[in-house]
Amino acid sequence: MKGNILIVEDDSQIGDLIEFTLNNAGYSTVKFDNANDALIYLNINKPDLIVLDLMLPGLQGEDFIRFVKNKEDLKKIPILIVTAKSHDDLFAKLLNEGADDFLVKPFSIKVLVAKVNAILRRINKFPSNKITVYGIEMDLEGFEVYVDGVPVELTKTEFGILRMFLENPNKVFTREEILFKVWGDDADIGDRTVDVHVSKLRKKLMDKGNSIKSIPRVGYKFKL
Amino acid sequence: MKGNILIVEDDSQIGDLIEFTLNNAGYSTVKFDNANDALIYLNINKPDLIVLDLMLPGLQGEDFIRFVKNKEDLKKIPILIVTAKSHDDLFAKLLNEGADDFLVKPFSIKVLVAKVNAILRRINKFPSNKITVYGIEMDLEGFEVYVDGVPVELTKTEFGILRMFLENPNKVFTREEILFKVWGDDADIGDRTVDVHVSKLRKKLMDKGNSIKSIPRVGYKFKL
DNA sequence: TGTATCTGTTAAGATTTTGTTAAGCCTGCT
DNA sequence: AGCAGGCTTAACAAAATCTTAACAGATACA
Repeated sequence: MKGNILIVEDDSQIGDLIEFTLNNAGYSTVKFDNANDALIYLNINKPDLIVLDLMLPGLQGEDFIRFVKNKEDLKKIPILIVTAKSHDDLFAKLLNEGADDFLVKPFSIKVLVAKVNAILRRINKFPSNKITVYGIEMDLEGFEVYVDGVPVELTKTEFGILRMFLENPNKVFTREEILFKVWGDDADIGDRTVDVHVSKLRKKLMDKGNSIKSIPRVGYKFKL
Repeated sequence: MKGNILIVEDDSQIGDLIEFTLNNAGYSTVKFDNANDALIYLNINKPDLIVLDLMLPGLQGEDFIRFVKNKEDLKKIPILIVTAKSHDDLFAKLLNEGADDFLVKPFSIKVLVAKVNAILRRINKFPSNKITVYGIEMDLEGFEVYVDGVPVELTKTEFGILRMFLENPNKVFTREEILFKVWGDDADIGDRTVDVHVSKLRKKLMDKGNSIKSIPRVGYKFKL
C-alpha cells in the first residue's frame, strides 16, 4: 500500500476518474463530494494527501485549505488542487495558504499520478526511492532502471538525465538547464554533449513511444 | 545551488558586500558595475534574479528595467532595486515598470537575504505556466499549444509571437515591436519576415475567428 | 477611379539545429 | 602498464526552421 488519499470533488464523473486512476496506481482512496463531509472525515482520519477540487459548493475550497493548514494535526498533509482554469494570482495566493501543487482541468491521468507520486516522494512520506512512469521504473537507491520490467544499464550521466526528465514530465529543458541540473553549476562543457547522452538514452530505452522529444531551438522534454 | 543572481551596482564596495552576502547565502552571483555590460550578459544568460542599483552611470536604471521587462525571454526575471533614498513616487513608478521589491541603503544583510529568498520562493512556486485565451491554450513550460483541445505544433518563433499576442490581447504591435520582443534587440531582419510567420501562425491556428488582425500601415493585433 | 503602398502567401535557398558515429582523453582497476 | 568503461569533442549528414524575394491581391488616399 503506497498511501491513502482523500479526494474532495463535487463532479462525480471527474471524482470517479481520479479515484479509479489513483487506485490503479496503488493508492487507497476516500472520496467526498463536499468539503463539510471531508472535514468530518478528517476529524478522525489523516490521509497522506488530499486532492481538492476548487469549485466546490458550500464551504469554499479556500476555506477548506485554510482550515486544514491551520489545524496542528492536519497541516502537514499535502494538498493537490484541481482547478478548471489557470489563474496565476489564485495560484500564488493558494500556495501561500499552503497548497502544494496544481492540476489544471482537463488533465491527463498520467500527469495526475506523476504529481501525486512526486508530492509524496518530496514529502518523503513513503521513502520509496522509486520513480515509475510510463513503464519506466527508476530505483534511485539501487541505481537501477527497468523498462517494462526489463533491466537496463545506464551510466551515471544517463541516469541523471532520465531522473530529471521523469521528475518533470512534460517540461521542456534547455541544454543549459540540463547541464546545470545534471552536471552542476560549475560544468564547463559544451551544449552538444547533452545531445550525445540523450541519443544514448533514447537507444537504451528503445525510445519508448518517442518519449524524449526534441524541441528545435529550445531543448528536450519527456512527454507523457 | 539555490540560484544565480545578477548584480548591477556601480559602487564596488556595496557591490562586493552584496556579492559576498548572497554567496554566503548559497547563491551564485555575477556582478557588473554598469548596465551596458549587464545587458550584454543578459543576451546569453538568464539569471534567476537581478539586484539593481538605481544610481548607475550611463544607461539609467529605469531604462534597464524597461528593457528587461519588455524582452520576452527576460521579463519574468524578478528585479530587486537597491536605492539610496526612499522615494514613494519613484517606487510606485518602478513597480509599474516591473520592479519586484526595494531595498533602501543602508540595508542590513539579513534583510537583503530575506528579500531575495522571498522573491525567489514566490516566483519558483508558480506551477505550470499556462495561458488560456479563447480556446487557445499555451503551456509555456511544456512548449505546447492546444486549440480547442487539439494539439498544434508550433516552432519557437511562432510560439514566441503567439505568446506575445496572448499576453497582450487587443494591443496593436508594429512589426518592429514584434521583432524586438520576439527576436531581441539585435535582430537584423526584415520587417516582412514577421508577415510570413504570422501567416503560418494563422494557418496553424486555423485562424480562429480571425483572431490575428492586420492593421494596415500599423501592424498586427490579437483580437479577443 | 487610379496610383502607390501595403499585405498574404508561396517557394526556394540559406541558415541553423539535431542525430549519430567515432576518436581521443581520463579515471579507476587489475 | 594495460585495460575497460565512460565522457567530451569534433565532424558530417540529415532534418527543421528561418529569411528573402516575388507576385497577386487588398487597401488607402488624392
